[in-house]
Amino acid sequence: MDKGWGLTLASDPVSVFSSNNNNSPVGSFLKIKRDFISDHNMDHSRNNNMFQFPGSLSAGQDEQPPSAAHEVDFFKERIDKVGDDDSKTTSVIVKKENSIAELAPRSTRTALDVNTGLHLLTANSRSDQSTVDDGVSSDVDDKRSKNNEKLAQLQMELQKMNTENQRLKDMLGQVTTSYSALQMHFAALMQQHQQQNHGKESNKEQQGKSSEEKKHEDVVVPRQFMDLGPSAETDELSNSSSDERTRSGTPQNHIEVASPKNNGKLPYDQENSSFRDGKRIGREESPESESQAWKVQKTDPASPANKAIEQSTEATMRKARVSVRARSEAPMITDGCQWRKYGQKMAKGNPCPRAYYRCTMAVGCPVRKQVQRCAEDRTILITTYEGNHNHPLPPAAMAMASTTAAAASMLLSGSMSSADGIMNPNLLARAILPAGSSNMATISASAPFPTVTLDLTHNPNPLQFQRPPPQFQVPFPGQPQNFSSVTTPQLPQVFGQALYNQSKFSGLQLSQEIGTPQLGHQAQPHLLHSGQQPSLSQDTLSAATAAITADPNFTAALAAAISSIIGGANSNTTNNNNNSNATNNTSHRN
DNA sequence: CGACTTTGACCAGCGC
DNA sequence: GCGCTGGTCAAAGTCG
Repeated sequence: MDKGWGLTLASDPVSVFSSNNNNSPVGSFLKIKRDFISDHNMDHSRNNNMFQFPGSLSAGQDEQPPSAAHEVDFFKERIDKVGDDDSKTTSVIVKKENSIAELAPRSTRTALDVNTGLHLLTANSRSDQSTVDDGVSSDVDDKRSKNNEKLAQLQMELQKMNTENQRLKDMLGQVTTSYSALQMHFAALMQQHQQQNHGKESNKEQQGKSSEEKKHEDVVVPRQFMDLGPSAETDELSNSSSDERTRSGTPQNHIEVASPKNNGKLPYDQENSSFRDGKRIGREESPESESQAWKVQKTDPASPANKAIEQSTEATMRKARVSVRARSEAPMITDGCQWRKYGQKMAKGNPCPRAYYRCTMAVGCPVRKQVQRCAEDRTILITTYEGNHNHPLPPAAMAMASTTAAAASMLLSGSMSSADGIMNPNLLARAILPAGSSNMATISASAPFPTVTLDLTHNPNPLQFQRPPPQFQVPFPGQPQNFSSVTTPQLPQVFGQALYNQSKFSGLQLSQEIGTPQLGHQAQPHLLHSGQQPSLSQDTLSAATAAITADPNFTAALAAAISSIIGGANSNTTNNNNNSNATNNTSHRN
């Protein structure tokens, strides 16, 4: 029964989404899910004799609309099958019940079918019982026990399917949420794009443009569409085969969109001008761990443009870093991802060793992090994230990623703007963290890598840190948390909402300021929630502040979450900076 | 037995 | 060129 729900839910959104946007990653995700479900059913039918499903779930005898039909047909046909089998030997009543079920209004079919199925078996046993009453042989007993077995198995399967359905429902909920977020983001981007074009055209008319600005604009336009490509957010939702989508889709978009506009010049310019340490980049590209994902993406491996994009993206992703300082007795922050330690070094000026971790959730994921205790105060754990996930994330990490998307884009816009000399980078600090805590975030541009440091050791309520948690946990749905009883259900929402509102702002900034073909491959997806006007909701900010001050664990979790995402956006920031450097250098050379 | 950690070796960048 | 340092590799060890 519940499996039917899963099927229904999984199939309907597909059609809806697909009709809205054939290229929607969500749509493809759902397709994948549907396939998965189908496969899953097939497995059931293969493995369980009790479930000899019809060849196709949708190939019912009576053609029914997708909605709820699967559920009904699913069992009806199965029951029919059982009924047919049984009817060959015994029951007439069974057929009668089936026919009743078929005649029943569609709206009441669900319950009817299920009950019918169960009655079907009871009817059999009842009829058997009547024969037993007549004093018939052990054959009948065998039959009855067989039927009982069948019934028990059926019930077990029902239970299984209940569980499965619940899981699918959850998955669908996530997909739906992300889809609407994507839609909103898309709308916002389109709107922004139009406004931007309009503004720039008027600017052109008024004062004309430098060639550099024109270049900038050239890139901005395609980038917005790249935002719509396969996103990490949707990838994160899809736990299956989304890597392939990401690899095959986004880089192509980059090429297709960027190359014509720049006549293939931009990638070369970037390659030649934006990397002061080209040697290092070359090294970074070669290791299999980082380049695998990108290698697969190549449509034309020999293309220098592809290579350039590849290199630049990788390099910049590796350069940008987000550092989180938080008090913790735990050796590492639990941020929803899987990490594998690949090294440990004694760093200069710190008696505590620095541990190097690599994301192991996907082969070739470039994300790495360093964990080190503060030399001055060893209760402070410094976690530095670097790179961008190129794979789906588990629900916990996914929720974290989506809810911290705003922070990422905040970093992006703030840093980027500061690079452009337009906006004070402190805006980022103010934006990432709720009101009154802007002193917690700092951006370091002087470091070898652009680094954002979130200092969460200055907790608004430091006393609460006297009982540090055994290990930081990022509180998200799908990851049971031991939060304070009052705020537990609300926290993720508050958190997400606050960042959501912030992201509205940052997403638009993003579209305005940056022009990088590479952008949008991975961190863009995090900008899902950008939707409407760039205004921060004071209420949600206050709510987030309240939530954070209410629970220090949440503060730490926030730090971990933000840093995980910022790693990606920060990469884009660097990307952007590099691009602007590339533009500048190009203009200098020219 | 596979996944993960440890740890010494290696490499690259940088300053002198 | 040399040494220092940060970062990574990979073989060996450990664990479940």
